[in-house]
Amino acid sequence: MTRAEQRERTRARIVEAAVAVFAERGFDGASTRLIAARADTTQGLVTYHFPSKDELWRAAADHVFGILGPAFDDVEPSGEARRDGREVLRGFVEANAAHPEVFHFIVDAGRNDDDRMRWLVDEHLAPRFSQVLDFDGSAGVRAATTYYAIAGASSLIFSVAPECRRLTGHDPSDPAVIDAHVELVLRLFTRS
Amino acid sequence: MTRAEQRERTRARIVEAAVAVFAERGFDGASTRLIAARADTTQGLVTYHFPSKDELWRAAADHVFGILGPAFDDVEPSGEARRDGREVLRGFVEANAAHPEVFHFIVDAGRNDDDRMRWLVDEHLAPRFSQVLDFDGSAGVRAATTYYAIAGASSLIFSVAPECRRLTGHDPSDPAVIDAHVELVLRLFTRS
DNA sequence: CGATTCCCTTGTCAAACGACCAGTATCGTC
DNA sequence: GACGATACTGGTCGTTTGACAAGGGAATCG
Repeated sequence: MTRAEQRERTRARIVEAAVAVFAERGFDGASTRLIAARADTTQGLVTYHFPSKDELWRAAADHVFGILGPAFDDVEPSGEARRDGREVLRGFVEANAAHPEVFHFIVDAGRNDDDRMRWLVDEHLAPRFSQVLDFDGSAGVRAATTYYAIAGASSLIFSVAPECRRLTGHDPSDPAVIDAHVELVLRLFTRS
Repeated sequence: MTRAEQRERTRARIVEAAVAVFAERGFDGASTRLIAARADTTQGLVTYHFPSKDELWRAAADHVFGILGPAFDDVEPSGEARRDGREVLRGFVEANAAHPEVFHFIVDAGRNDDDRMRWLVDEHLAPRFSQVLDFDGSAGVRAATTYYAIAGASSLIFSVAPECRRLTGHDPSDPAVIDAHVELVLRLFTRS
């Protein structure tokens, strides 16, 4: 195995472990040693590839948004669907079901006015949100409220899966539950 | 000031600080020293009144659910409003706007299958959720998905207020934004 | 083929953590 | 008014944290 291959493979393993642990425990609760253990390496190697915990967090955020990005891109709060709004919305909900980590990154970073929040907004959220804004650049209140209503309604159930199982007896990873939630969100946010 | 008064006053100050810090930083990120500083006391006093961090967290959770409880109680996902469903839903959204901490407690605890999640479900969530279940006790998938759709759509924008401000330019604590979100949620979840 | 780069391991550092405890001063009780 | 209970202070304990540094050993290059 070549040098570059080895490097990329190891970094990818660490980033994937970081995504999982950051989503489970939040930034402060995720120790670099736990991430290393999850990636089957040592803590020293983590700080070798990612000199600081913040840098590792940003790499993890890049990774999850890279996965969910395509589904996120074409959500259309304004109502006039660019293409088939129903299909786009369905894809968005299903992507949230498959990758609930994104929601955790957004909620964890978004609640504090710090560098991580600003970085996440500027780097990942703003570019995509700006697509759904009016052309004059002024984001109407309606666009904002609709955006967060869609995001919250689509993601929450998958992001608190353990709680949902205990509270309702249903498993959000069950395809039947996913389908039901997709249909509900579609019914809510599309003029039937 | 009497002994009991002093005790209750101090405990209340600590609990309120704990609610704020737990909501901001999550369980792991909230240090007892920061909570103490926020409550204008010392760390020793915190561990005197609350022997363990878990116990303090539970006291903080009791406090926030005590505040939001009444509004939470009568949300009616099933559709047939027990009383005026629109007014109940409006109160629920406004309560979330006034106390976004509740959502953070739910999301932080609900994502892991640990003791805190189980305690929160059994102590606060299940009693209230059971009110909205069918009488035979079997929670339909529809009830579960509707419950989480309402909770997510109602709360997210207020829980990531700093992010919303930077992303959309609108402040979720602005009464106009709150009103707009209330109207949106009402339009979504009530058969107009 | 020798020299060098660099991925990785191991061990260590100060700082911060939750928990604990002895001591103090004030309130309540008899 | 003396004595016991208790809210509170200050300091310390072992552990865990993120960051760092020295060394090894295999891939890369001249």
